[in-house]
Amino acid sequence: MRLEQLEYLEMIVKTGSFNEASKRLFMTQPSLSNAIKKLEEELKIKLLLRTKTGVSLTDDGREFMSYSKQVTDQVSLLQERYKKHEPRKKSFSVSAQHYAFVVSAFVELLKGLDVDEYNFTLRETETQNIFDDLNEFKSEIGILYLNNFNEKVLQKIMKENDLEFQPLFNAKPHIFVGYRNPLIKKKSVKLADLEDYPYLSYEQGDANSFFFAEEILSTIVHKRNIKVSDRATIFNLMAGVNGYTISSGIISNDLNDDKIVAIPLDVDDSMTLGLVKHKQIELSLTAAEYLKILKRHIQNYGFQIIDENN
Amino acid sequence: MRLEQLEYLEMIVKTGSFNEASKRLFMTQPSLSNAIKKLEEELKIKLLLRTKTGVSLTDDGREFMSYSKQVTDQVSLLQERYKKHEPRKKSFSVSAQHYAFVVSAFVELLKGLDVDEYNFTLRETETQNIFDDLNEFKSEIGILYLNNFNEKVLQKIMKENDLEFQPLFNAKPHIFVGYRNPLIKKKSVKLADLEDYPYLSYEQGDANSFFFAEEILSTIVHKRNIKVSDRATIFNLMAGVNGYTISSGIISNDLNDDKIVAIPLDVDDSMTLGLVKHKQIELSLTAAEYLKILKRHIQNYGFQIIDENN
DNA sequence: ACTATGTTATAGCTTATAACTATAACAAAT
DNA sequence: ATTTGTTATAGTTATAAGCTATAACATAGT
Repeated sequence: MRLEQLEYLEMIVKTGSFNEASKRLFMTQPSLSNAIKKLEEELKIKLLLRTKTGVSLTDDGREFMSYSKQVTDQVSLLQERYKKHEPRKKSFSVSAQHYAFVVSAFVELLKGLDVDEYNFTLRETETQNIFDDLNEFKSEIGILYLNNFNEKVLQKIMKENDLEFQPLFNAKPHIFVGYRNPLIKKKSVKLADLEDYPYLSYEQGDANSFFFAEEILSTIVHKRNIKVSDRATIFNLMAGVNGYTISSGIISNDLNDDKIVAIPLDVDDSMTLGLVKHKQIELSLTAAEYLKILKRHIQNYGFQIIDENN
Repeated sequence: MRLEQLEYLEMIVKTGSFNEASKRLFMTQPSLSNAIKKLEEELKIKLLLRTKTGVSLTDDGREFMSYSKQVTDQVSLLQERYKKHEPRKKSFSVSAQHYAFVVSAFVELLKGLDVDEYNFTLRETETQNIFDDLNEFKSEIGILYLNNFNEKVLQKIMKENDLEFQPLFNAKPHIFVGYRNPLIKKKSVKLADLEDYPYLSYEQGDANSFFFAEEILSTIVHKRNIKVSDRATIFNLMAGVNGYTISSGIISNDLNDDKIVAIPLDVDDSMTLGLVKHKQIELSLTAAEYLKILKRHIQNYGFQIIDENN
């Protein structure tokens, strides 16, 4: 199958005639007939109904057009981008779970930029989307955690997609609660202490993707569950309904007005936060710079960077 | 640009080597080198950084990959569909504004089907999406209204996209209110009568697409506006807040439990409801069947079909 | 230092095939 | 009947994708 064949077909459908289409495509009618014939032979379906007065789409052809249009639309987008030879803007994208250090490092990276035109994207999203973004080359790196429970599944997904995980640091699970929550008096909390409070978690796109749950220990059954998709909302709910969430113990005071408190969770599990990237592709200079900043921010929070070079 | 070149590039990026990629693609390394060279020349950008120990993506290459992936993913979807030569399921799709007769005719069409496998879709959506669905061949026909105000703009859009409008019937605007609304005592209402009630309308995807407003007379300024995206919601709001909406005067009692009342609106404007389709493409048998049913349903509501064959 | 093995690039040839010209076969309108 | 419109087929030509052989260089191991 060639892109030309798809364009030819679309022109024929648009004009309702091989003859007219061939003129508009600046080619001869027999060439066009042949091109479509080849396409039909390859697909083993009849796309067009030829009569002596013109052509019309078959039902198969109608269905094929819906696929074809998707392809040609994407191609024109690409062509559009590269026919004007504009110099490329500096660009960089990260997809990450919701962590304060990811955001603060991103902000510092932006502040240090010396160019006045750029395309930078920070996608705070669900775990599955992180893998999708990497696969589609929409993001260069991803940031997420592995623990004993999700490791096997996520490693398998990464292997299948030529992705690799580079550990950054180990963190002990904490719970986050509003500053008025009775639990803040405790030095650490046990799972049993949490029973009577609503459990706040991030909405996962696909309900059955159990293993993608962003919060550690998410297999534990909670009495009351509240799912949201926005970080600001989760903070509101901590104050509003005395809810709690479980995460890595990293939270930025700047962003949260001192109204959110982290308390160590007393369980026998730890999480490894790290970076996901394409195995064979080296990091861009911008990505390497971001990683450097990220590591410094992590250390500022008092965590020890796992460095493979040592 | 050829699809092969995109696939080659992806394999090279995946393996990090021309040599290894050529093996996996069952071709020789010089051929592969040449294919990529040609691609780079065509795009006038350098995609890959060649060293004596392998290759890596340039920043331009990274950006290109995000476009390329979109294309190749769509292509694999297409290949996937046509490599197994399954017989096609009977399929048909309509995109329409929110009208009861569209739904009831669709239901009748489904009931009359003799096959047990099919793909049928009814997309009740905003005006812009109707055009998009037709353009992408996701729907075969669209149903919407024209009036004096939106006609020029919509006709222009249709012309640009090789679409045509076939009028079905003329309708006078009505308002719809809940059965407890004080206005139901009137035989007809004037715009002034409506001032004190909230105006309910359908959310339009793009806020600035003023001309796509689904309701007739939507240019008039209403004191209180409520926008929703779901028809069930609009019916709830009619009862709950005594709101009203403006439409064609067609509503199915079966679907709405007699709790919604239509009242003629006393204005000097009328709307023409009709069908939008690709100009050059004939309707499938299923679409023609649907159209026949649709016309009968419209007549059952007491409207006169505009038939171009007379 | 030399060899073996890895990398990508270049030159020239072969071959596949897309598009061409000329013509056929048919339909509808004048 | 003739003209003008369809699409399809046969045979030729020209473009270019892929091939083989080889060059140019880098790295690792004797």
